[in-house]
Amino acid sequence: MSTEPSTAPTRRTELLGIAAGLFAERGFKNTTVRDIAEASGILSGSLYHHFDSKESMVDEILSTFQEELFAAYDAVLASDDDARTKIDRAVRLSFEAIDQHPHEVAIFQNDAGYLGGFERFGYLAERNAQSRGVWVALLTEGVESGALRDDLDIELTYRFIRDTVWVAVKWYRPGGKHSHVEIADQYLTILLDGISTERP
Amino acid sequence: MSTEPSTAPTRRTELLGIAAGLFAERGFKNTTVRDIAEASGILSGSLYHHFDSKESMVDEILSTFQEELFAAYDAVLASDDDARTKIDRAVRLSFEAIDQHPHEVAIFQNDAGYLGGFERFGYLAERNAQSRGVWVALLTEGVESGALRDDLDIELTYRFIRDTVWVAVKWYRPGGKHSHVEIADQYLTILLDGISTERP
DNA sequence: ACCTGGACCAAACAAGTGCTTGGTAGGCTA
DNA sequence: TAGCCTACCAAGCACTTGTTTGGTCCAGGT
Repeated sequence: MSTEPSTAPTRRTELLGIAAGLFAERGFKNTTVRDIAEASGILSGSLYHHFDSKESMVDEILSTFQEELFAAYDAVLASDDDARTKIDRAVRLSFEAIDQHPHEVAIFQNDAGYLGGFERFGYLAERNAQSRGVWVALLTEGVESGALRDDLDIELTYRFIRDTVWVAVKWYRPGGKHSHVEIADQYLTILLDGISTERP
Repeated sequence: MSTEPSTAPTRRTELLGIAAGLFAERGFKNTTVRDIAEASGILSGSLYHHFDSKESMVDEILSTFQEELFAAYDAVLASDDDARTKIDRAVRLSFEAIDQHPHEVAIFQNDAGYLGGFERFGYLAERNAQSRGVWVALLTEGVESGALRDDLDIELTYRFIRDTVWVAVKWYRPGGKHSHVEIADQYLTILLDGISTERP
């Protein structure tokens, strides 16, 4: 007995945080291990005392975050709220994730394509499919329950929602003009009821 | 007199097209001059017979495209259509640009942040501001004319539209399941009237 | 006093990067 | 035939990249 190994803010996690910030800002490929080391006040070689490789750093950053995120999605999906409420919750959940984990979201958004090319990051594609599954289920439930229009193309609608929500990480700044709750409010208003004053 | 220098499909333009495809697929930084050369069937050094640098290639690709695109936006803005029609046209225009210049849009979408750091690409930020100006003008006109709800946050609405429209380049494939016209139809329906069956 | 383990340094390596140089083959024109 | 121009090759340079190696410093336990 001695150190509880779980929540200790170790040097390792500290370095991971610094790396996440740089990866998010400049992109994975465009961030060098020397950049990370300099931002941490050490030399590049010293990073390899903590991590196997640059890849393993992003790996740990992304997989940890995704685990948390998808647990939250699953909770929404499994709840007994009505369809409209579930969609509401899922949207708010996403903007909240951007608020609380902007670096992780940005990395996934910007570098998933590149990283997905490596075997090691195969889970990124799986998570993408999982996300699609959640949204398609929610939207289908919405249409079948009569809450959503039946002339919607579910696949396209899913893509529109996903794009709008996650790309917000590129301009949203925690502590900025709009809170993530206000942003979610506005988007849900537009998504559900449109920007027009009258329906055709 | 001899060759008309304008529309001739020179080797130079051919190489630019190949480079654009690679930049769009892998990102600017992640595409090497040797990649471009190999895809063109020549050696990397030979590229420098046609271009000053790798940077000047993207420069030419992006600036040419943007000139064309913003001329089209200006035409919409200057027309005497009503606000709703202008927004309709601007959205369709954007999806059409994705259809006809997917590489250029993808490069701008993925690498504008990185490239914007160089003086040479200062016009990218200017173009961004210009785009914002167009959309804010259209939305403001829409609200003032009574065509759009007056509880909209213009700035947020602009961002939502911009994000949804341009990020579509990541999944849209010319000749795929949905034409760019169908996609524009669906998005305009959702944007203007929402996905819900009933207004609150 | 000894030693163990964590955190780091100093220096280098091989591979890859954008780009330069000097040259060549072949078509076109004068 | 001579000259020129376009398009390219072959080889290399200077630099950056991720990573490795062997060593140092030092706090904490025994």
